[in-house]
Amino acid sequence: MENAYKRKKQPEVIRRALLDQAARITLEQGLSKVTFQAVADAVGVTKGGVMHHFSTKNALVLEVFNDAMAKFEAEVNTAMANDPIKYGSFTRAYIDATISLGEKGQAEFDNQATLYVLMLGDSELRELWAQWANAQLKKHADTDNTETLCMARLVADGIWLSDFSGIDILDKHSLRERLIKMTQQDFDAQ
Amino acid sequence: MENAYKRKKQPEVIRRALLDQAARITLEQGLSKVTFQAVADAVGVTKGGVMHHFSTKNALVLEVFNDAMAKFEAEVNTAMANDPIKYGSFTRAYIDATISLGEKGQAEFDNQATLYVLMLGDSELRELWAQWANAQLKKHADTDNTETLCMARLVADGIWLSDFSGIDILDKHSLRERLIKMTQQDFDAQ
DNA sequence: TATAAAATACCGACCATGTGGTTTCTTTGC
DNA sequence: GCAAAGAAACCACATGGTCGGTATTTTATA
Repeated sequence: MENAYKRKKQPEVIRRALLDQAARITLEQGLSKVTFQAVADAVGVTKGGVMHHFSTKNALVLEVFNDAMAKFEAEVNTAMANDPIKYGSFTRAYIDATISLGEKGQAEFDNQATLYVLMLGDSELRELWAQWANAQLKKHADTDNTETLCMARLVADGIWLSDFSGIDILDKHSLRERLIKMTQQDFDAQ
Repeated sequence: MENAYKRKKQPEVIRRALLDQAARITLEQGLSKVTFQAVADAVGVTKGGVMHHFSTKNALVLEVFNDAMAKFEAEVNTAMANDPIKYGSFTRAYIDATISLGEKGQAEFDNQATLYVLMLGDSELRELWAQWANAQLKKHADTDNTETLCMARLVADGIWLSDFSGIDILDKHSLRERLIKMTQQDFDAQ
């Protein structure tokens, strides 16, 4: 890192790296360890460099959170777009975006974990999350408003919680299938 | 508070107050705001006084966590003792200890929230929680090991999460009743 | 039971460190 | 040449932690 000044400047790349590393530190060491210095070190830049991109710590954390929220939203929207059935499509997308099966890689899980850890530790972010979530619920009220669908989403949240804290769950795949079945149109009827 | 020295000494009372206030600050302002000074001020004691009871910040937080975990455990055990049916008794107790209906007052909710917020923000506490939870699951494996019961507990966790973050839930009471029904012996059969 | 001694509860001043933030400067890229 | 990217040297301050002191409570002893 001797020629720090001479390194080719690529602000967008640095910015991404800062967000990613800040998210990683949040997950691995908790929000209190997310300092300008720590993030700077992780990316290979100085504190001043970080502050050029995010002028305050709150701004940095907020961006990390918004980033995670945007990723989650994108994943849900993609899944919904690929779902031929309308009824319960939001819930199905939510389930698959929330719980992590082994194959999918850690990326989405980490993203979800970042989202939840941040919001649970900060009332302001919690507020943002509630707003977004409630807006989504309203938006998909016509297709995803039954109690059974609500329950399915709650189970997904519960699975994430257990998973993240390291509690053993019987069979996640079987559970997921059961959830998906719950989102099928005539579940309540029978 | 002029004659602070002369005040009657009641270490147990002070200790309790310290734990309570630390828990409150954790919930209201986040773990980072739980400083010796803040806790001291909240209780009406000096920093040195706090450090007499809890020599390090980690020790303080750990005690807050253990305290919350003990309360949770006690609540679960009480509920189980009063349940005439064995099958699913742990799950029913878990459900009622986890989700807060309006009537019950904020106490249990706050306790649960303290537990979860602390553990989600600190990997060490998370480890402790996982150990306790897994031990409980093993302990009640004979009565509470079906997938349906597991799911019921997951819903309870999900409800807490939604509740805490301020997401609207359809009808918590109806949901709770449905959960309890899920814990009845022959649910899976039908 | 009286009292000396040891232990406890708590105070208050102090210190080292890390943090968020400011400022100034150099380098790069257009 | 000029604005943006980033370095580097600062600063004020809060925080966790140390230390020596003082009042109170408990224990030991006579």
